[in-house]
Amino acid sequence: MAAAALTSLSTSPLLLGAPAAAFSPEPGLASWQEPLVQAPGSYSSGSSGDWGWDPASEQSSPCTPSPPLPPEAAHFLFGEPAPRKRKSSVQVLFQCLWKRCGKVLSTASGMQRHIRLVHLGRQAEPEQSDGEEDFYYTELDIGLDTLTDGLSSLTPVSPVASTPPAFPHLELPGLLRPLASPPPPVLSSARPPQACHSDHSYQGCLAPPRLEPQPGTGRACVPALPSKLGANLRKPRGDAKKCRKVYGVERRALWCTACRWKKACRRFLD
DNA sequence: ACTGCCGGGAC
DNA sequence: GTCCCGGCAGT
Repeated sequence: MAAAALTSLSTSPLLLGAPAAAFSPEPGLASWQEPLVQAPGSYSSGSSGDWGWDPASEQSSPCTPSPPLPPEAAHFLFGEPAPRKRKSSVQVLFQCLWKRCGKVLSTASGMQRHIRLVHLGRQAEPEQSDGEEDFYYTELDIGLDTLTDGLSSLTPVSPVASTPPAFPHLELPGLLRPLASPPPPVLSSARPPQACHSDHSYQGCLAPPRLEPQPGTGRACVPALPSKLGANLRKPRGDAKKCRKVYGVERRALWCTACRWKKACRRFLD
């Protein structure tokens, strides 16, 4: 289905008609990506050593090539899976999702060539392409679409206005692949670095690195639940005010000894 | 970010 | 035993 969408996209005269020349990136469009990029080390709270998981081996994780997607991409992916009927005032751009690239071109073929040459290190031979480039760029609508996106939920009669304005940020691998559905089972040596998060959301990228990709399914990143059984042994936090709350950090001398020692408060029991 | 407190180290 | 703190988990 997504392949059909891709096919119809790539054969669209709108996309093939324009020359594959390199356009200079829109100055205002390259800025959205930076806040989305995870700062390195922002998740390094020491939990990475759990289960012997080595962050360095993450690079071999099969879910790695999913670059962080902008909200526009999620909107494109989830809201309207089929090729969208274009308004005349809307210009379609293609943005490279490679980390810290963000290059914007006006044609899909140009973007594919950019990704092949710059990121995948291949020669510009579209005939030999396996389509992997499709996973590294997304389609952007600029113009009235962008300007009215925030208001779309206010138009009750719009047939496509039922798109959720804020889709949950599910980073299910394979679902966030722009413009195509099955991810490439075998990836080249070049891949976008650090596309997976390692926070507590257990969104699949924490699967053990030895998990092999399942050929054909593209769903190698099965969400792996943590096996921290001791976590539910922790008793729920009581709602009584403790010494810290009552006296404040400034008057720490008034705390009970347990609170001073960061133990369970014995003055204000639950 | 703040809070409660477990687990564990230093003495 | 006392004292302290790293770090986790809940809010």
